[in-house]
Parts: sequence; C-alpha cells; structure tokens
Amino acid sequence: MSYRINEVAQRIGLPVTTIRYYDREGLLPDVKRSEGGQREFSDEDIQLLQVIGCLKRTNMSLKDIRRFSALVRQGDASLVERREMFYKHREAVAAQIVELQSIAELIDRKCAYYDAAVAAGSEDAVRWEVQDGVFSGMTYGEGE
Amino acid sequence: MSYRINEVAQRIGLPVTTIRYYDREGLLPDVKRSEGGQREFSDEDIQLLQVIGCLKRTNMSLKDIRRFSALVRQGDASLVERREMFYKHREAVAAQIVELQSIAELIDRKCAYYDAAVAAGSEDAVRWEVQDGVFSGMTYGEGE
DNA sequence: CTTGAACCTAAAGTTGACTTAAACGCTATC
DNA sequence: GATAGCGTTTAAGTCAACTTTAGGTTCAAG
Repeated sequence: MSYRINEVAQRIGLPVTTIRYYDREGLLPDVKRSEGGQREFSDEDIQLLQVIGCLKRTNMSLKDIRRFSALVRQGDASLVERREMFYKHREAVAAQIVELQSIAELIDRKCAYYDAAVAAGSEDAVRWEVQDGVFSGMTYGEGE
Repeated sequence: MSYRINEVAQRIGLPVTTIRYYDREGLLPDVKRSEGGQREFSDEDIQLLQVIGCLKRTNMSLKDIRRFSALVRQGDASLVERREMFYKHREAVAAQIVELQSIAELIDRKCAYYDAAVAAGSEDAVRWEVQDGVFSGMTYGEGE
C-alpha cells in the first residue's frame, strides 16, 4: 500500500510542505517515487514520520533526527548505534520530566502566593513569603 | 543592594547580551539606571529573571513572558490576571509532563525492540513486534 | 485529449530567540 | 587625569524550523 503526500499529511497532522521539507532535509530515507517523480509513501514511511513526531515532541532537533534516519538507511549494520541512541534519549526524556516536575512545584507555590496576594488585595501583604525567592535555587540549566 | 549586569549574568548563568536583549524586549519592567545610564539590577530584578528562566524552561515564549512582565508593571491591579496566568501555566506544564511520560513509554518499547534486534543480529527477525506500529496512536499534538 | 486538482523543485521569506559588530560612554584605580 | 575594563546603543547577522512564492509537471476524471 502506498500513499500520496496529501493523504500522509492528513493522517499525521502535518502540513504537506513540512513533509516535503523533512524529506529534503534527509529525515525520510528513500521515499519511493512514481514514474513521474511523485512521492509514494509506504506504511513504513508513515511509521517513521510518527516516530519523528515523538522525537520532535521530546525536543530532539532535526539534526539529531537526521542522524537517526541515516542510521536506518544503513540497515542492520547500525542496530547497535540506534539502540544506543534510544537508550540515551530515554535518559534525556527522563531528565526533562524531572525538571518539569520540579518547576511544576514552584509554579504551585506561585499559585499559592497569588492566592494569598489576591485575598489580601495587595502583593506587599504577602511578599515576606517570597523571602529568598520562591524560585531560589533555580537557575538556567542545559536542557537535553 | 544593586548589581551590575556582569554580576547578574554570573549569578543566573545567562550571557550578558541575553539579559540586555530581554530588557530591550520588555521582559524586565523598569530596571533602574545609574547617573551615567548603566543598569542597576535589584534583588527583585534577579528574582524575576529566575522566574523567567523557569517559564522559559517550560516552553513559554518570550511573547507570553513579556505579557507577564507587563502585568507585574501594573502592580496590584493585575494580581487576579497574574494568578490566572500561573494557574493556566500549571495546567500546561502538567500536560507536558503527561505527554513526555507517554512518549517515554514508547521509547522504552523502542529500546526493547532494538535489544531484540541486536540480539537477533537483524531487524527483520523482530519486525513482527512492530505490527501496527510501536508508535501507533501517536500523532502530532498541540504542545502547551 | 483536455482540464483542473494535486504534485514537483528551487529559492526566497518568516519567526523566534538570540549573537555579533561597530562605535562610543562610564568608572574605578594608579 | 589617563587608562583599562566594564557598560551603552543600534543595526546587522545567525540558526533552526518552517512557510511562501513562482513556475512548472503529473495524473485522474470527464
């Protein structure tokens, strides 16, 4: 079974232009073409696009995804490296989750702070609560 | 107590140029200036920068952060709206965490898939496992 | 066999978030 | 009061990830 680009775009919820762009950028290894040069996506291509969606939504750059696609193109020879990649990415995603959770706590406190401030009608009345900074200890991190 | 831009940059781990850029973009309401026009950051300014760091790391855009800073500039009149904002953002962060967790599971499966493939020496030997796609059901989402 | 929708490419444009460059002003120290 | 090292601005440059434009080609329906 093969699909035209418009169909694929519908199914995975990306603009047609973006899919072409991904192809151009080497994210989709070897998409088949018709006689006349039009793309014919296989089920595997679609699956790969879905994987790419997952990787993107976990903040992987197109550059890194291209690397992955290059490995796929190499076939079984790159199995170990691909496994490596997913192991590493699992770590990265776990780290993201931990960071988001810690920030979520701080946001909780901000909510509490504003609850108090709104209740008091003024921020000054509750500012002591923020002593040393509700967000103290938080600095810019690396992220991924 | 007031700090010069270089000190601030050290403390929060951002390049000096980025802090100036944030100021220029209206993310830092009313940073004081010396006689000669140099910035004099207060503890509150630094705290705000830390909050901004948190918001950024939870994928808030500078545009939205600017909105927040504008509210801060308005003082107590904007307390309710600011509370609103943090409540909403708490939801957004929670949603991000949920999404990351679900993708983490899929990556787990990818790891298992590659473990099997590496063990077998070939992907073909385990491709059945991927029937209907390990990542099926995953599509591009909105994010935030 | 024509026509219109869907496809193609190459190149330029856009957006967000910075970063760099150029040219100049302030300030702490000797 | 000179000078080295911060600080300032404006404008342009960069990078990632797309999007738009222009001008053409393919394909399925009538």
